[in-house]
Amino acid sequence: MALLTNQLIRWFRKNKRDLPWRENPTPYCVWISEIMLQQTVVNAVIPYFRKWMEKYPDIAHLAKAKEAEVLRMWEGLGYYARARNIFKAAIEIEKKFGGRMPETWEEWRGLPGIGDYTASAIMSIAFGKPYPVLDANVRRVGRRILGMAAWDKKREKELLEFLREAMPRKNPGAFNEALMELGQKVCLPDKPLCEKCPVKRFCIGFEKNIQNLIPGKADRKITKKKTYLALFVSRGKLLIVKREKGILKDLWGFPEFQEEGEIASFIKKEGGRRFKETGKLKARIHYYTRFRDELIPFVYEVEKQFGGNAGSRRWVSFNELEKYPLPSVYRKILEELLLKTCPAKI
DNA sequence: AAATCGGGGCC
DNA sequence: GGCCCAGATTT
Repeated sequence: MALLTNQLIRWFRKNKRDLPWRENPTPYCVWISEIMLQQTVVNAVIPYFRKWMEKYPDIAHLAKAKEAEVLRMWEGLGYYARARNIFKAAIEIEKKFGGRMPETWEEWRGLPGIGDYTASAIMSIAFGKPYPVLDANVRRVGRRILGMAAWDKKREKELLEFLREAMPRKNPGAFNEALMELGQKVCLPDKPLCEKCPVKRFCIGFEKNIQNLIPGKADRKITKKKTYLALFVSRGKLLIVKREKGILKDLWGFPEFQEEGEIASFIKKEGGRRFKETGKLKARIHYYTRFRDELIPFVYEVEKQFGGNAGSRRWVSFNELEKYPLPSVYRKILEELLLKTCPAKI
């Protein structure tokens, strides 16, 4: 085994954290944890992973669940397509594989929500097969070790080849996890702790003192916008609408408007008779990707529960709202409304 | 190849 | 307040 690999594995054994998905790394557990960890920091994932495993300890439990319930379990983690894809994949595993977990890279790669990274992570960590992973950590660590200030497809292939060769046949999963953990704890994006690094003597970036130039800063512009939310209340019930497409597909929310003035005409158009605006809740700044969206909620008491109870539109009581998956910023707005209207319930 | 994810931790 | 993250999918 190459010295670099040796040092890295040794460091990992000494420094690895106790994480819930490391207790029992079955294909199912590794799969769920890897999806949760996509673009999400470890500490945010831990409680969700624990709750998930209590509710869905295996694929059979998951496949029998309802999508709304799965989304509700995911509420607060973001990137909800991940939850929809896990659920779709679970159904597919039940149908196509007869409930048996896939055992090859290609089988995993073919499931919804699983790309190259996740397929390789599952194969190496849960099955001990030599597939290198390339996530943001490994990319940064690898580029620094190889001194790759520039980055393109060709260099990506070179890095993967390097990783394939450095990977120990005996424990490829530990090698992958070690690189990721090194990236999180030592080889930081900003001001890496090179003096603590177990592989600094193999690192071209450190040798040339260019480690701070990698990966370089991302430039992104923030686009600002405003969204007006209407919380229509009528006889203890609130109007919620279901998103039919887009990233929030199958999640629920409040009617949204580009202008405040659109709200009253909406009520009239829908056949709502008498109504009054009864309060403004705190505006919320909601960041996502390159947007800064100011959400401005208004509360309207309406006499009639207009619009009926169509599939994508429902009047529900505050208790029932527990069962509906909402983006977490909406949940916070709801909590504020609840606090204002019926503090006794809290 | 580039944009798009409607979260949240952490500095 | 901005950056970044155990990426995948769509355009």
